[in-house]
Amino acid sequence: MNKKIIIIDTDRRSRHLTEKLLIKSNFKVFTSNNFKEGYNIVSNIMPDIIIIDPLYPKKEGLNFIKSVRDWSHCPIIALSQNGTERAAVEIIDAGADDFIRKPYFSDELLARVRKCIRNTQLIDAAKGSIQDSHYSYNGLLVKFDSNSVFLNNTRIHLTKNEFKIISLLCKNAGKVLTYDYIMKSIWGPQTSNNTGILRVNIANLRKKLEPEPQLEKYIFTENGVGYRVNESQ
Amino acid sequence: MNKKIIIIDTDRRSRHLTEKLLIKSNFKVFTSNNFKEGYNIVSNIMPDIIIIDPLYPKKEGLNFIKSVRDWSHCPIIALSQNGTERAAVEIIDAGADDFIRKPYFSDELLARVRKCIRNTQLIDAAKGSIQDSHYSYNGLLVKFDSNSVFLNNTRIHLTKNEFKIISLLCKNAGKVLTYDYIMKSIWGPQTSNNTGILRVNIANLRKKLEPEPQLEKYIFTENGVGYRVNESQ
DNA sequence: TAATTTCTTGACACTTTCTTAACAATTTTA
DNA sequence: TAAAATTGTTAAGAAAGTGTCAAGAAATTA
Repeated sequence: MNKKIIIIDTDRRSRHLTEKLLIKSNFKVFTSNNFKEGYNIVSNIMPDIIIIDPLYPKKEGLNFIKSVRDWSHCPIIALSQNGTERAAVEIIDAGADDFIRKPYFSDELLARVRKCIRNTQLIDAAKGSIQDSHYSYNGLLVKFDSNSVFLNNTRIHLTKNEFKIISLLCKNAGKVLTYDYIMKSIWGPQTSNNTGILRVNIANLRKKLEPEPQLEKYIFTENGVGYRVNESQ
Repeated sequence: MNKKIIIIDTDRRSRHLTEKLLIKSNFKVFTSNNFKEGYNIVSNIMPDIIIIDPLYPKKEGLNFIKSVRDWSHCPIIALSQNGTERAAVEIIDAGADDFIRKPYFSDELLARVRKCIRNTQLIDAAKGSIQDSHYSYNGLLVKFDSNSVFLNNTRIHLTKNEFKIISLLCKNAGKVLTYDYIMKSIWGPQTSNNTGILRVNIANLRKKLEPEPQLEKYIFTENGVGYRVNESQ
């Protein structure tokens, strides 16, 4: 599975240059020319790396980095023409993993990207989460990579958020995930603490996955705490 | 506790410059002017960060990095005057976490050091999170982080407060926790001193965990004092 | 642009949990 | 041993939490 990278850069030429380089290196590349859209894409696709020019306008770029850092450890590489010491310090302290001055060397950028991937793998290994590619329990099969869910070998259509929620639960099978944790993971860190929308999503998931009441249960409610699925078989 | 940094650089002036900077920033600094000695120091003191100029002689510096990487994830920051793309790629691919060109900006170096420390902490946290700490005694298993309780491998459903109480007892296994202490821990410091509600909760817990009277006891009453569980096995 | 799907919100019914009080059982004290 | 204090048990109403539905907003697709 190719790694997903998103490039967020207001400068069209620079964006395209980086995009070409990464496509040639077999990454699945997404791009955006503004922070707001970029943030939305990030929270949707959960990229493996973020490459961003946080310069124009700088303040917003720094805020972007901080916002992402609130809820994700996804590596962030900052590119910028403003090579001042001050800029570098601000960007790195905001939470970026690396800061590279423009114009950059192609191969060096790629090496630094590789380094970030190494790092992520290190963290995953430390977690012990030899990230399974799928979850399976009594007829329910969730394939994380291909965004697909099967019930007794029949494909079930889930909406984007439904899939995110079931994936999150399945990736933490056996653990009770708190409402707050789920909410923040799906809707970002500054979501309201009204769990109504989560309840609706769980209800819809259950309708799709547990059509016959009392037949098979996949999603369990731990009252006052959160939701849970059984460990994968 | 101050972080330990080792600086390995054959160039005396450069070494001293970096040393001064880091001492001023409250690191515990070690230095060496050659890779062999540096390697010995590293394996002895287990520094938190390694700063190295792998340039002279280049090949050896790369080997140093690779050797350390064989057995340690200690962050390595490479400094060098040879700012070529080729050098950068070789150094980073050898296993360095960062590559900074000389002459460097002091504050930027410090920011990158901070970033490395953040990273280490992240990995440590990940390592810790997998060790879902738990209490286990004669068939009773309490997993603190995943909000789960098992009795002879069967999941037992507890309410939020029941789980809080049993967790508190298990985290202090062997010790008698006073009624007052438990009350304040669960219901906050300004709760009434009527222990009725605690007694009800303990009774409910016992019903769930000790269904057969006289069969197995988990929660012990120390009359006049409080409750206790046996030490974890 | 219209049609369709998905998202989000609020209202409300239903379920679970919390809390209190009364009383029974046990332990401690005198 | 009897009285007093402490602890355990039960039941019921109150409070809080959860599931469900429907309608409009927003996003996506045709």
